[in-house]
Formats: sequence, structure tokens, C-alpha cells
Amino acid sequence: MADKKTFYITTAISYPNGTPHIGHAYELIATDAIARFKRLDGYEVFFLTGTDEHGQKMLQTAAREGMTARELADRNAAVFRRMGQALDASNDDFIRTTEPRHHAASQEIWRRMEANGDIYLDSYAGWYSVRDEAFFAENETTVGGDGVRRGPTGAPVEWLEEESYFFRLSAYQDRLLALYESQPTFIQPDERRNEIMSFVRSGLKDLSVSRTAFDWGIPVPGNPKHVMYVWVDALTNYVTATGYPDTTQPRAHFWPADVHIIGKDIVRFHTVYWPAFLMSAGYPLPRQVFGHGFLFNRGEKMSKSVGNVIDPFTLADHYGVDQLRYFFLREVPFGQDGNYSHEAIVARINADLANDLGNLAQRSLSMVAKNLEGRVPAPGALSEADATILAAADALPQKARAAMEGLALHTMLAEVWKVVADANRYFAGEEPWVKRKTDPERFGTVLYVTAEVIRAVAIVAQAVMPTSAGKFLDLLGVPADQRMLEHVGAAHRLAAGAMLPAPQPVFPRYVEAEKSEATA
RNA sequence: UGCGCGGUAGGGCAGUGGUAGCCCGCCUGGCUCAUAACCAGGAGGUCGUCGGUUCAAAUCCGACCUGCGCAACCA
Repeated sequence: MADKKTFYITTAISYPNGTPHIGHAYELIATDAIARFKRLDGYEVFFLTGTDEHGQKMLQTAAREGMTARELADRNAAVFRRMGQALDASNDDFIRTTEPRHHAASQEIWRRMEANGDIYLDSYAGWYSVRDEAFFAENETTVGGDGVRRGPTGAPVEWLEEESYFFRLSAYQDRLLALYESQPTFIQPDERRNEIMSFVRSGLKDLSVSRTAFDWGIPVPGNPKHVMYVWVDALTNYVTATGYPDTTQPRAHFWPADVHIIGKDIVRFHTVYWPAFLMSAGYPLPRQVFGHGFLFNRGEKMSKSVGNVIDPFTLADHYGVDQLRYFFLREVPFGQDGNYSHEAIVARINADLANDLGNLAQRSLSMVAKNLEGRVPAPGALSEADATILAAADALPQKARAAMEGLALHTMLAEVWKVVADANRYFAGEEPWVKRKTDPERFGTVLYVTAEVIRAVAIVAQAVMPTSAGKFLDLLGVPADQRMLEHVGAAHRLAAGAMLPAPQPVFPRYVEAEKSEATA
């Protein structure tokens, strides 16, 4: 029945008590590129993103802004949605945890955990800091000379006790460790896996999973005095979107998810709590959780007080969406922390995009336009140089798949640009501007081979730069249904004699407008 | 404090036992088809410090210095 391989990928859902920042944009772009790559490779893809709208912080921010939590959520969720459009994200769904479908799914998963004996009512007690909105262990607090007990941030704490439901996380320690052992790529990259394993080995305590202090959340089934702890609610979004618990829904077959792409700060929630919840509820586990790194502005963490916070809309606007997408994914090894700066972005745009690829396409295609009446030349016998560069281009899908297997987006792009660099060397070495007069057949062959290389490069690059890569394919007259990875190679070569549109630059150089204009 | 990761050319990084590499930037030359782009060559490094193993160490071992991450309710 299932004839097409499926691939389900998610971002974390964003907390909309503020507007999106560059970290949200980075995660969305990376996830989108992976989703697009899988589609290019013939998979039936389901790509989900959305917003996590419950919790006390939403209430507090809303109160400060003089609105209800619902109004705040509506307003900011719309901004997150708009960011997706601005960044050319191809998500198939956008989930909001305040939607009825999500309440139903969360309550169902709760009931199943409860039925399995993993939920019990007790009371939660500890030193609570109102300012930090957090409980602290006794040994994290200190009593100062003034007799006031304070938490690690220096805020006063008070002893607080409230009724709470608990999840029997302690019962899952062994099963979680067994999971990490038997499925080494469940947590990636490895640094994160090590951290989580040592954390779990050190022992797990039961988890408080409900709150009574506020009501902006999903009511606990059978006890509406409680709302679910935000993480129980938030994590469940990934199954909600597949129609859970209704297995007849059109997207039910996507579960289990192939990979959750998340920031490294929330790896624990996704690799300890989430699989434990699912084990308890008797539902299959996601195959992988990948914690990406953070982006720093010139090595500094973004913060409002430093004044280096940059709005993703402004960035996309200023540099171009595809240019920004390329920069993030090429510059930063996926999984590690990275840096960005105006200079670094401009360097990538000009060197890789405008000079290396854009100019190669422009110089070769304008030769076709000016000397061959804009028709794809018929290649003659292939020289060794022709065959070598063609083979490199034809091998790109395999190289790209190998890199993407480990979600190494930066490596994938490096492989593609290695071929671009080879093509520039090839082109210079063949000197078509000389052959034009001395050897018309070689002239045509070189241009044909170059066009084929650009075709392969553009097909793969669509994952990262859908619009620009599409323009290259347009310039080469590649039909819309011939743009998958499988179309790279000998079986789908450009047809000799085909008329091509007039070449146009795809990647303009970034020219510094004014010093004051500098964005980063 | 415990555990983990990193410290290699001006900047960003690869390299895990056998003549130090890549990209950007810089200098020189070539070419002139092209988006002042492209190609070739060059300058530039005591591979964090000290000690050890080895015929041979950036690469293995130990100590130390230094930056960073994780150490339960924090989206």
C-alpha cells in the first residue's frame, strides 16, 4: 500500500511571548532545507512547525501588555507564521497548542499515561522564587546575613507547597538508557548524547506535570483544577499533527517522526521526558532528536541589553532570503554553535554565490546566447576533462545524500561548491572564448558540459535556495517535473537544440551601500 | 566541584603516528567569455604549555593553563 517512503520532520514549537529572533529563523531554515531535500529525493514529506502558547509566562507577558493570553498568542503566532512565509519555509502544517485538536491529543496521552499507572497525585514543595518563577533545591539556596534565603540568582525564595500530579519518570531510567544504547543516533550530535546519558545515569526523579497556580493550559482529565505542565502539552504537538489518537487520519502514517530538530537547550525535554511519555502511553518513539547549536553575533550572545538583536525579517529583506538561507547553512556546521556578522554574510554572498556560481552560469550561458542563437549545443566526443567534471556533477546526489544522512547540511553544500570550483577550473582551462574561433565543436561541447554541471548543482541546491536554484533551472530550460535528484545524470541530459531564455544574473554581488547601512 | 568538548597561518576551520592542509583576506602574474568576475603562483603557522612513550607526535599518555557546554522543571 505505502509505495512512497515517508519522512516526518519537525522544528520545536516556538514560545510566542515575544517575536521571532534569529534562532527561530535558523532552526526553521535548517529544518526546511532538510524537508526540501527529502522531497527532492522522492520522499513523501510532512514538515511541521508551530507555536507553544500555554504557560505562566504567556499570562504574565499578556498582563504586562494589557491583553489576554489568547490575544497575545493570536498576535504573535501570526508573526511566527509570517516569518515562515518570509523565509520561504515549506511547512505542511502550522500547529498552535491552543487549538482544539491539540487539547484532545494531550488529554488522550495523559489518560494513557495515567492508565499505565505512571501518573499520581502528590504535593510539590520547595524553595520558590517568584522573580525567577522557579523552584530551587535546598542546596542551591543560601541564607544571607540579613536572614533572607536567596536562590542562585540572588532573588529571595519562599517555601511553597502545592498539590501536583507527578509522572513516574524514575521508572524509565533503564528503558531510556537501553534506548540510547541500542539506537546510538537517537540523540545527535554525539556531544548531546553523552550529556544526556550521563544525566540519566545519575538518576531520575519523578516529574511534576501539573500546575494549579494558573489556568492557562490544558485541563487535566478528571481534575480541571489542574492544568498540564507546559512540556507535557508542548511535546505532544508532534503527535497531534498526525491526527492522534485517530489512526484513520490522513497523516497518521507519518508517526513516528523521523527527526525532531531542536535547539541544544531543550534536548533533555525531547530525549528524556518525551520518549518516557510515549513509552508510558504505548506509542512509538521518534527515530531521532537533533540538537542544533546557537548563533552568535560576532561571538556575543544576542541580548536586548547589548542591542545586537536582529530581526529575521530585516535580515531576509536586506540580504535576500536565499542568500540568508545559504549563509546560515553553509557557514555553520550543523549541530555546532556558529557566528554571523555582516562581513561574513557578504563574503559568502559575493564569493560563493555571485562569483563562483552566478558568474559561471552567466559567462557560459551568455556565450550560448551570443554565439549559438540561444540553443543548447550538441556535444561532440567527450574529452577526459569533460568526462571528469560531468562525473563529479552526476555524483552530487549521492554525495549529498551521504552528507544529509547525518544532517550535515554544511558538508552537503561544501560538496556542491567543490564541483562549482572544479567547473570554474575546467572552464578556464578549456578557454571556450578561444575555441569559439578555433574549434567550434569543442566550443559547443564545453558549453554543453558546463550547462550540465550547472543543472546538477542547481537541482541539489534547490533544497537550500529554492527560488534562486529554480531560476538557474529556468535559464537552462529544465521542465518543472524534471527537477528531482533522480533527474541528475545521463538519463535526463539537456536536449541539444532546445531554445533557452536570455540569461540573467541570479546572484547580484552585494555592494556596500553606506557604512551607516551596515546591519550586523 | 563532577562529567564532556575545544585551544592548528590575520579571521574561520580540516587533519587523529610518518615530509603541516582548506576557505576567506593579502601580494604577484595570467586571461578577457563573464556579475572588476575566473585561473595560476606566493607570503604567512615553535599545531595552548610542560613532560613522557616511539626510529617518528598536531596526531598516543600524564600534568597544567585557558575558553565553552551539561549537572531536573529553564521555550
